[in-house]
Amino acid sequence: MKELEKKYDPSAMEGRIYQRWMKMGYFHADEKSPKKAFSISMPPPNVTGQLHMGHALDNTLQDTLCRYKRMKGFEVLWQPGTDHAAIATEVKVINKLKAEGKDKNELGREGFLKEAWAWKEEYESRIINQMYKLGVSADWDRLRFTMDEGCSDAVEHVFIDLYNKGLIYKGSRIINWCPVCKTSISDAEVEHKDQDSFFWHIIYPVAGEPGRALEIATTRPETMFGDTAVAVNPADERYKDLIGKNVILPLLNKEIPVVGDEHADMEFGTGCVKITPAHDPNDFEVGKRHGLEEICILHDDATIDLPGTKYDGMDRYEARKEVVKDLEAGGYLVKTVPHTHSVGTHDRCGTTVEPMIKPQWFVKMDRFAGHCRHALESGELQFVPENYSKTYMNWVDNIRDWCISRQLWWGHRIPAWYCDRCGKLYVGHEAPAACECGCNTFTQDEDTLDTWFSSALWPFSTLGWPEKTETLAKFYPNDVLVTGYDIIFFWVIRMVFSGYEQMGETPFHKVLIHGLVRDSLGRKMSKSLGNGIDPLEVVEKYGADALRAALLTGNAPGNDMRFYWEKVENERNFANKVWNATRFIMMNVERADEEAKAVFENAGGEQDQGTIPEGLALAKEDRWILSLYNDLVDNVTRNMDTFELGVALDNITGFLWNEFCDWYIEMVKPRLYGEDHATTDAALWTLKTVLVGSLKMLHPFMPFITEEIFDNLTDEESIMISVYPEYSEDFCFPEDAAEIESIKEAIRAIRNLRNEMDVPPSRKAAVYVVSDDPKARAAFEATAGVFGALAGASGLTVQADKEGIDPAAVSAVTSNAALYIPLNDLVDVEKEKERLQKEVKRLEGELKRSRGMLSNEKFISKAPAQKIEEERAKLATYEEMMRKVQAQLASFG
RNA sequence: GGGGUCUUAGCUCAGCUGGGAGAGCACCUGCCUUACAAGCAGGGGGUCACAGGUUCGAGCCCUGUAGGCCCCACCA
Repeated sequence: MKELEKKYDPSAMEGRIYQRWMKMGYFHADEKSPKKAFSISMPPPNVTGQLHMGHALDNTLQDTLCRYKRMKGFEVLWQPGTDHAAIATEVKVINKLKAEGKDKNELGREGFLKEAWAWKEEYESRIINQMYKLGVSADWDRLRFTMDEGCSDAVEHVFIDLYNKGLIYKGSRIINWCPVCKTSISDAEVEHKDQDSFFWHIIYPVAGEPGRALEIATTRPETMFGDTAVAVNPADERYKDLIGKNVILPLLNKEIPVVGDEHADMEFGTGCVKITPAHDPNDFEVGKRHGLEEICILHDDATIDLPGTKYDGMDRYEARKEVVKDLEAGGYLVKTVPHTHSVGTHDRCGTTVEPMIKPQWFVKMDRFAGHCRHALESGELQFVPENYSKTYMNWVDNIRDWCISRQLWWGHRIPAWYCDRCGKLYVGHEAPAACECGCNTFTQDEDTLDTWFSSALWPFSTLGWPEKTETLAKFYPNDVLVTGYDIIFFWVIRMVFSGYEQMGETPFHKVLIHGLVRDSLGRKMSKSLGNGIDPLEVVEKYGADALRAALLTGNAPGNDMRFYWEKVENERNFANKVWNATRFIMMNVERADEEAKAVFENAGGEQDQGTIPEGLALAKEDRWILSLYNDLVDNVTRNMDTFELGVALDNITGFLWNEFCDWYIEMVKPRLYGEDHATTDAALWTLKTVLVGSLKMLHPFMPFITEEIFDNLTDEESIMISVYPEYSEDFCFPEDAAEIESIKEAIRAIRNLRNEMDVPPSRKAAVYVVSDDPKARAAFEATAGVFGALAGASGLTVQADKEGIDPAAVSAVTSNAALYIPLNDLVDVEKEKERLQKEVKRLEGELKRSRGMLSNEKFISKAPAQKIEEERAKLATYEEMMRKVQAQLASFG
């Protein structure tokens, strides 16, 4: 056995331990292993920056599950990787280039991609290094990147497959356009935000009917140049006669038709709507219904495209002001009404998106929505907590076709080819040898795919698909996906339908949802607020173990949590506690005799886990702590299996700190320090057995400190590959457990009494225990030795009645005994009476409650017999306690 | 407009299938007791948002009310 450093210093050990795990290959998953598989795909972090607290939480959850499953005997694959994050990365690289005085377009596609790859290399290694620091036990040998060869191959494969099935199509439809990023984006990437603006009421004169005009209300006057109709509701008596006639578009003096369409809401505004098919999704639909012309009046950067007019080249907002001014000057503006409405913004850059008609690639969603529905309904996919399946279904039910093409360079280029002569489209890994028209040169589609197109394939593209690899067979589908609720739509749904479409089954069975890590004020951590906390800063100050535990403790699945330094500090203190408890044990082994040392040596060993060595004479408190430990194994295992990691950790912490350290170690001290070494071996054996088992359960949460201690305490190779504890019948001692709980109750009563009577800790006092229950007396006698250190007793006298005890002694009553402490010089009779009165009052309350229940006929007739029995037993105890307190009170006169 | 979720001790949160309200921090009192002051012992503090209902019994189940948060949605 080695020696533990005096001081717990996480920074001194964590790096060293992680290196050893790596060297030993413990993280590696073997696809040939006969063991049952357990697999998780890591949500690939974007290569745009560094890890934040959300990543720390996400990875801690996964790491904890993986470590647990490994110890439980599974062949665990935790598949790591990173994501190319198309738009986010492209924007960052562009900005970096700008700072260096370079320009994306000057560099050209190839030159730009070179820069982007360099960026990726730098940030990926940075991110992975951060994960090392957190203790992430992913299989780094299998590290993947969404744009590496294999993943790219999978992407092309799926694109071509879906195209051939008719599930991908190219079309000119109205899409969301970001004028800053200059690319289309999907509906999911549009974030709606309320904005204060105005309703401009504008007059469109009716052609050929002087004096008559339609008043329309719009929030976007500048788009009127693209108006190709005005719509009224066909049932609207006010305007129905105008349907089919023309109105004059102000400023342009152009005639456009009045159409009847349900889209016009009679109740809303004036009931007349200007129709701009090229710049509004609703109008686009109206236009389709009525065969209207689509006039695009915006450039890609959202400046006005109206050659020959003064508006040409103006920014959209500048143009808006100008248009309003001109309408007013021309007498067309009726009024301007303040109005709040929601506008779509690009979630990456915040720019107000512009609906535009562009030729883009789309994925049809009807069939895939069916896959998603089936996954849930069949039970093949389950959310934890379950209520997130509603969020999921909410998305599935409202899903629309997915725009997957992006006008970016950083990403998977669409495998589509156009004949240079006739323009015919071919989809395939490569351009065909020759076109039908005889031409043999082709140009590849310039666009790349939405980032989420590749992430959607992550659970199988990382396992070698489309090849039928052993890895794929062993580890697909994944068992669990761990992710935040904020990307259920972006990612989870898309993985689900991709899994069913390509693999024929769900990509994972359980989705463990976690919330956001907020700051101490409950705000989202963000760069703009500057309130983010770097996980590595926490690791440096308090250690990865403390950070991990702080992120998991007291948090239920799916709930947001707040980050507090105090929480981390508390976990570090806990680690320190465990550290010192170990030091205590090791110090006492040193001074033990050879025989005890030998017993200790073998305690908690792999072979003997859950058994007690023959001939070992366990004391009552040993059996008590073994019982509690055994229950702990049961509880923790159940909570781990149901993903209640926070509860499991609380169970372990509570046990180690409040029972093992605060009670058991204190109880056992006399046996270790004392002259009588007869029971030292049993004490040492129990200490080690319980500690080692608890450390194993703690290891998934706090991997470093548990490994360090385990390494010093045992001869085994590593706690990471040790066997997880199991509930053992041999450790069941319910009677001893109950007896020690009574002893604890008595000790607490004495401590409380001494405190209330202001007895200084330095003053020891004799304690008399009176009980008419022989078994209780036996228990007190058996544990008499612990009352000195734990209750400041100078001696413990156990007897059946009050015979010989100073009548003026202060007293306390427990559920199975009365305790007396003669403190003649210190006793203040009035104070003592007051104290006893208080106790009487408390017991009166209990008696009232208990008697009330038991006198309720309905309770007696309907409640389970066991509950009734329990209640009767309680009543009896309280009655007995009351008698004793009353008697004591009476003795004071 | 639709959907979700929350309201428990001064603060942040647990509370599993309904059976006597918990933790951490903070606060008060006393302790440097030879594992640990990053500690030990003791203590105060809650009509579980409100109103009904189901039940022998409700923090937990049902309905409604008030307030908070989140997501979705094409209100021109």
